[in-house]
Amino acid sequence: MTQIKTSLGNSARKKYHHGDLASELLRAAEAELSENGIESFSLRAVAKRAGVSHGAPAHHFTDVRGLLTALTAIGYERFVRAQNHRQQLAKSDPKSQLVASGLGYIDFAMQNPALFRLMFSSEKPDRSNERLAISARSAFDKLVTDAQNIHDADPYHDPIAMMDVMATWALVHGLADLMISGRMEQPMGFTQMAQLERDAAFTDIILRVIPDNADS
Amino acid sequence: MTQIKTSLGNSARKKYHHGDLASELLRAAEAELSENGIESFSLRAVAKRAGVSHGAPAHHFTDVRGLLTALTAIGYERFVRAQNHRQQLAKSDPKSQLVASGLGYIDFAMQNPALFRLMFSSEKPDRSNERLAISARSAFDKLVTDAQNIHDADPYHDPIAMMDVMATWALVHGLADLMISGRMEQPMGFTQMAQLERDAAFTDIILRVIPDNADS
DNA sequence: TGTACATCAGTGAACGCGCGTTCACTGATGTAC
DNA sequence: TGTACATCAGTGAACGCGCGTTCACTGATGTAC
Repeated sequence: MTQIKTSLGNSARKKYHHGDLASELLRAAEAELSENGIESFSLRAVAKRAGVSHGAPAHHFTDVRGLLTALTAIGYERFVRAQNHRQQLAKSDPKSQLVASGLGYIDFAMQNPALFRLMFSSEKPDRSNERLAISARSAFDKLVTDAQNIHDADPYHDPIAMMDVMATWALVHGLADLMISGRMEQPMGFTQMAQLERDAAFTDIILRVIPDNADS
Repeated sequence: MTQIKTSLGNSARKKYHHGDLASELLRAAEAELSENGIESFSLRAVAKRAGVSHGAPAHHFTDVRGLLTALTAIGYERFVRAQNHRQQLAKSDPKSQLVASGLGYIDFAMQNPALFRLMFSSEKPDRSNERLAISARSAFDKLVTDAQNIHDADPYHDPIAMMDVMATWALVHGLADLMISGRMEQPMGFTQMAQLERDAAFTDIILRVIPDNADS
């Protein structure tokens, strides 16, 4: 690790020891995923893209499932960050914050459609993996927290409040999933819209599911 | 076709000519799909399940894509039927009908999760295929019609009404997708609920997105 | 500062596997006469 | 009713392919002395 930086700076001269192959493989895996989709994902293509023999990944991730599991965990972490990013740009009242979180959810899906599918609709990642379980769980907890802030009740102890969480989640998730599958394109042409216009439309839709009596 | 019925009735004695292999292959494909998921779907396994050599499907569907495309089209047709079925059991006012349609949407997803994924999230079916395009389109038109009935406006000519359609669609679709990926299991335990209880919960959620000023 | 050695990361050949597709064939069926 | 023939549906062997995994190896690195 130390010697790469000192010996060749940024330029990628060929070295026997890569120095940070694990990260490089994750980057390559994500690129493969977004270019070709999960349905034709292959470990050999990832290794090739990373410029390394196809036996190399085993040293870092054991097998293809291990690599995809790690990538999925990272996905959830970035997913939460996308939501936080939107929230930083938004007004600070709970309602605006919840909407912003939803917009971040959709942002992430639209920017990383294949990764989003891997996270939510694939059986390839090993969901019993600890890091993945933790990062998925904390993404869900974020949802709950955001919803909690517009209510007095804690969803974990109040079934009615949990229904509010589910409703918001389902609406936002449905928008995200339908957007990335292109199913909303023909009727609405969301992709053609300018970012601000699209945000306004999504905001309008999300607000329908947030109770009127919510603090604001 | 005629001779099967006359010569061997219902019993499936081995015959060189199957008589209705196309349907049999579609049935087998669906069974394979629901047992193993799209991610490990294979034409050879379908042929084997149908009790036929793996070269046989080519006579009816050209290639694997053709088979999956046909199955997807049938999926949309059954999908609409699942919604209609719920509507027949429901009250006839537009709001109840819209909710019923949503419940049928979720029913279908839960009963045919892999097929639902094929229909909404896969790139394997050929969406330019005419039969598929038509059946997918009429599933969408059903949505629009159901939503139209609670408004005065025609969504195809009124962007605001179209937003209502999208909101309902996204909410129901999100519920369906999160249900079949098991993502809602831990927080809500929907699967543990009795059917009626679950219906009541979904109805409650769906109603949040239907405008109060709707007729009825 | 130099040398020997242990550890580690990446190589590349080999393995067996299941896949979709093709195609000459054969058995069954329907039809013309 | 019987026969010849055309058409059709399904067979099964063969093809080439890309895949994930394994493993003896080798080159690079870090460390003990």
